Amino acid sequence: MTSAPRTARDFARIELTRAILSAARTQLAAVGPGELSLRAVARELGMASSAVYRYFPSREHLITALLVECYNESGAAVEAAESAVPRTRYRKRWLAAAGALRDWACTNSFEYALLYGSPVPGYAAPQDTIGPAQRVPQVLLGLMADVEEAGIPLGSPPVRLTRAQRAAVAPISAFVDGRIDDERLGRALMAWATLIGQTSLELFGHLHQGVLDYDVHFRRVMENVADDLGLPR
Amino acid sequence: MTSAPRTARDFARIELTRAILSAARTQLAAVGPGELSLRAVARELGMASSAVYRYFPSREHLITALLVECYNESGAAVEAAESAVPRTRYRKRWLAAAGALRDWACTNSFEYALLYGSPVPGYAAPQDTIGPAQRVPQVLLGLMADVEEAGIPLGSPPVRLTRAQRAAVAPISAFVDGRIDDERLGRALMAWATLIGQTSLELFGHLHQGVLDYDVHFRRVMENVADDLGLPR
DNA sequence: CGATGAACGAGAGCACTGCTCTCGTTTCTA
DNA sequence: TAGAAACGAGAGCAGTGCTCTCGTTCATCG
Repeated sequence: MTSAPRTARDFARIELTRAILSAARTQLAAVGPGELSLRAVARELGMASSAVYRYFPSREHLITALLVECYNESGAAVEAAESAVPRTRYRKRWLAAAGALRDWACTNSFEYALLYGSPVPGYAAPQDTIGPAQRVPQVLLGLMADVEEAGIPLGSPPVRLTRAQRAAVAPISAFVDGRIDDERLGRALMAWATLIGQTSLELFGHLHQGVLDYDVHFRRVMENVADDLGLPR
Repeated sequence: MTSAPRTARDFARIELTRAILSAARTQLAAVGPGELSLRAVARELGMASSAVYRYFPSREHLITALLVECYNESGAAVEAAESAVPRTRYRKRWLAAAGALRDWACTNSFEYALLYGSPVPGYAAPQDTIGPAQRVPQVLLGLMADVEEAGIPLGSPPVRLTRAQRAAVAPISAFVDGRIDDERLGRALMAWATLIGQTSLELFGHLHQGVLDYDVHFRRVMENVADDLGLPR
């Protein structure tokens, strides 16, 4: 994080950095990630465009900072919703987490597009984004670990996994320290994919004229996922 | 479609339209949808940038034309892969279709981003894109109709649907003319969401450092979906 | 306290973009 | 064959990301 402001200059710097980020965020609500203009941000703050470069070395870096902010915001929303549910109401925890992500996405659609839409350039995610980016999947993993600990079986009978299939998810398996069986881990990743896929299809307009009530349909799909995960009603 | 070329001018027009589209497509392989430059396309063809506007009234329209082309290309790939499998090998048909979409996405990643990533502007999809866009989901619907006709049960016991849940997917239900039960229809839409979600997570870098072998993991997730759909091995 | 150097803001400028307009030329059609 | 429509090229406008320079302000150290 940033060090404590010792001098007036330091204070002004972190304040202006915040102001730029905030103005960029405001603009992002209106125009979408690709059209975000650094000059427009500078204009809104009444400063020369060149001055912005004292705080963010390029547009890329500004967008990366926005990325981190949005990952944290959506992650916090999901964490809050999930942890508000009693620990053993596993199914409700999943539904709350999934619903929270979609709610955040609906009210921050351009931000969602920034996170889960096409990455802006060729783009290799900088190191500082991967932590915040993992908050949502980590909620799912935590939930699955609890479910595993409770000894709740999966929705459909598990299949015997091949060595290659286990190896494919080895990093995550190691990350959860073996607290989740590889079979259940795979289902959790599928749940994540379904959540993101469903939200993207809806927000990016692919369900237009096909699905009428997005709320109801989303809820229904997530119930289906819950069944597959074996989460008891 | 375009009418038959009657005069030399007509002929040159459709030829140049094709050339522009092709050059744009070539550039799209390198730079991504947001960075696609109309002037660069014109340069590559050795013409003035203003001349391109005789064929596409704006950059938007050019991109829309690319969109249609890519929807058709990926749709054709999925259709071909699926129809190459014997009709009653339902599970294999699903796996072939899903694999074909992912293969196409892997070799045409920017194009995939154009189709399923964040829509470029605020963007309401023009009427001429929705037909081609439906080719992939239509393959899934056709498959599910066959499965339904064969009387194959779903993977997990169906839940009683509410009136609202049925109403939410009414347009699609009407489209398939009632040949697919609403419960199965919902699972099919979930399968679609999982397919797109999984492919997007992989291609947009969200599985980086988490999943090691994308091929194996994708296959495994799609097998899970097949189980949920009740497709026999 | 005062001088040195770093950080800063403003502005001009470069190369690029999408797009418009004009102006000759080519081509079709009546 | 004459008039009209379509065309290609070029200049130009407003906008972009980014760089460089040039005074000014501020912090630090002797």
